[in-house]
Amino acid sequence: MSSKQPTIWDIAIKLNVSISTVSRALRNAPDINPDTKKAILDLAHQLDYQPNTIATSLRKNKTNIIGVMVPEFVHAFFPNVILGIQEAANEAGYKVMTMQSGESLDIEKHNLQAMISSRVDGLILAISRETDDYEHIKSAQRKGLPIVFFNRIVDELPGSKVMVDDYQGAYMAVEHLIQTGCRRIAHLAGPQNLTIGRNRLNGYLDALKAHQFPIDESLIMPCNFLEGKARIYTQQLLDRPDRPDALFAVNDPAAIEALICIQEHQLSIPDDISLIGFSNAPHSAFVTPPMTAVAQPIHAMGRLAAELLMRQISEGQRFSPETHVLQTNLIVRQSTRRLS
Amino acid sequence: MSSKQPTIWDIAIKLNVSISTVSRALRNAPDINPDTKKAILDLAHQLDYQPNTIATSLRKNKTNIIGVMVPEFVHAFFPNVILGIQEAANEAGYKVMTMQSGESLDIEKHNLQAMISSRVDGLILAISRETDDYEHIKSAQRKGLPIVFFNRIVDELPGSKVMVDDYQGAYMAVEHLIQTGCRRIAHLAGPQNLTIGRNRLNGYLDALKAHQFPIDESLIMPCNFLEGKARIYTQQLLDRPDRPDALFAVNDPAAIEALICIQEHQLSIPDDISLIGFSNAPHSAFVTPPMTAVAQPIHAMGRLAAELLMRQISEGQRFSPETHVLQTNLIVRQSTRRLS
DNA sequence: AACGTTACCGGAAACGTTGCCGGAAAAGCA
DNA sequence: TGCTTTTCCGGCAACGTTTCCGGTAACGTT
Repeated sequence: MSSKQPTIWDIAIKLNVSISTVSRALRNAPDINPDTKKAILDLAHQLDYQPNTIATSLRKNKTNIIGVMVPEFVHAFFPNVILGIQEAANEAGYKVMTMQSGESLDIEKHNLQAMISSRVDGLILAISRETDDYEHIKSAQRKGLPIVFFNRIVDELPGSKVMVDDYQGAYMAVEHLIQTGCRRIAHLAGPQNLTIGRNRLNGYLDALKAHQFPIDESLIMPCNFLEGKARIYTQQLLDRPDRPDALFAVNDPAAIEALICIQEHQLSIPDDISLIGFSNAPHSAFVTPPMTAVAQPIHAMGRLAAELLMRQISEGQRFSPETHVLQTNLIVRQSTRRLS
Repeated sequence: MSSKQPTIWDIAIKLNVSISTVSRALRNAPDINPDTKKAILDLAHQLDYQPNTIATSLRKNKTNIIGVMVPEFVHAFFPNVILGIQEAANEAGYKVMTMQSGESLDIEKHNLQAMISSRVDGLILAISRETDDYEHIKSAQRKGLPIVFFNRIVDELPGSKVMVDDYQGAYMAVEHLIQTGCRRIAHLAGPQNLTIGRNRLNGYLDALKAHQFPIDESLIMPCNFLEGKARIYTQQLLDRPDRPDALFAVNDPAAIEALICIQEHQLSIPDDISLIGFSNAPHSAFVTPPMTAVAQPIHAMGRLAAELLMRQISEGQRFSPETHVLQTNLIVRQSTRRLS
């Protein structure tokens, strides 16, 4: 900013009072004459005074900024979570600083440093796909940085966690496939170092077992959130003589890749192959055919994460981490067959 | 943050040098002995020292933060622009603080104040749908806040602008509809106070005129970026005896609403009605049928806006605002008929 | 009339940096 | 040897706030 903004000093000079008095007026403290207070507030308004939050942050050692770091920004899931975060944060007087790791551990480390350097009051974090070393995170926590994890959770890290019941969601999805007559159900799986990947796989496995279906390891494809992998593996599955009659995808991007691949093979959904996704976004409703999916309360996840973090910030040491597991529900659309 | 981070003070004490010296070492300035510099850097690394950017910002009167305010966050367009912004900004050592106006003028004003209070070095702004008074923006500019506008542009505001050639894009879209045999082309229009709305309408009108098509005012529906309006107006259009055989939508959300509405009426796209959108997102490819759309260089818009802003920040008064118009291109998919 | 209360206000330090200015020691030059 | 220059470093003010600690004047109480 080129021209200088007015400060409490300018106001003090003009009104012939001390800066202490101005400060008191501005954050309506006691010990001040209503008249002088009014004069100060009037002048402040007239000068369009905006407090310098940088100075306040330095003095109070609190920025009122919460950091958010997510792996990426292009698919609808994370922006929608951030929406919820921003809502809750803004209501409580916090601002939000967002960064992406780009699914890269190095960038994640670098961004974390930047966040600490910016003295964010706390951090909401979904770790990157390739993060398998947590020292940078632990180190930040040791310094006293409150962190709330969501979506991408690892058990060994302390801190509050917000997740959905991935196991239950996957179980429901696979059970629905079974009930609509599918016999060979493949899984486009996520990374196994993340609970999200493991739990969805386990839900898949247990649903099969519960219905006395054999487990075929070769139907479990390690897509691991890698772009393009789902397409390649779907291709492989479709080319097999014993090709599956259903696909359960670990998330929406994978499901959409599969969908495109299936359509390119001129196969019909759901008649030849049923497809079910774990929904990251409302727009799974708009593909063709509209996709059956496990829906997550995305917006609520964001709000909850922000609320947990802000509680931890204000309660400090008294706060003990909480893990919240939100429920999913199955939205049946037209990429799976009708219940007979 | 509960426990205190190490400061240059701690380092100075331990090494028995002054804070000035530490400061010099840390921002590798001249006038320092290589040995002492190394000792300082080593200790800094060992203590995991992170500079307090708050203090630096206060001292240097520069935050290295650029603010971004957009109307909303849920559709893919703005997140993708922000992606480009963040890329360019991070490369140049800037952090990004994002806010949404929620298409509300009041929130826009409030957020702008918060941005100024946070002393962002500059702002990238897409104004809200209902912003028809620009005093808050002008006032910020008068204070010396560099602002780059994108997507939602108004002529009367000074400052750099990044936009696409809306007129040309709309013209191409409508011409394509004409060439594929459509006779009655309706337009789901945007707000006329924004150039984006006006230019797309004008492109539509001029394309019709150029092909000697009559202008039917009743085919121009003022959806104005309002959620749900496109659906209602499409409904009205479809119920008319002289229903149109093509729809040109001002943006993707409107196009998708129209698409759903058309499908609910059991009409075929593109046989009964052609549909073409102004693309905000790659996922217009995934709807059914894949949508023909005017594509914008979304990512490049973000990068360009950020680069313009950063140039303005560093050049200060010497900088004179630039307006950049990026080209669109028509992506023909299956929501319009084949060229005969 | 002397004292204690209350109501209001100013001074000054502190938050963690940066950057100017000046000074001491070491090095170069005659 | 005596001088100037260079090299390196410390002191200190400043950025805009908040907050503690006192102080003054007016008021009320006996």
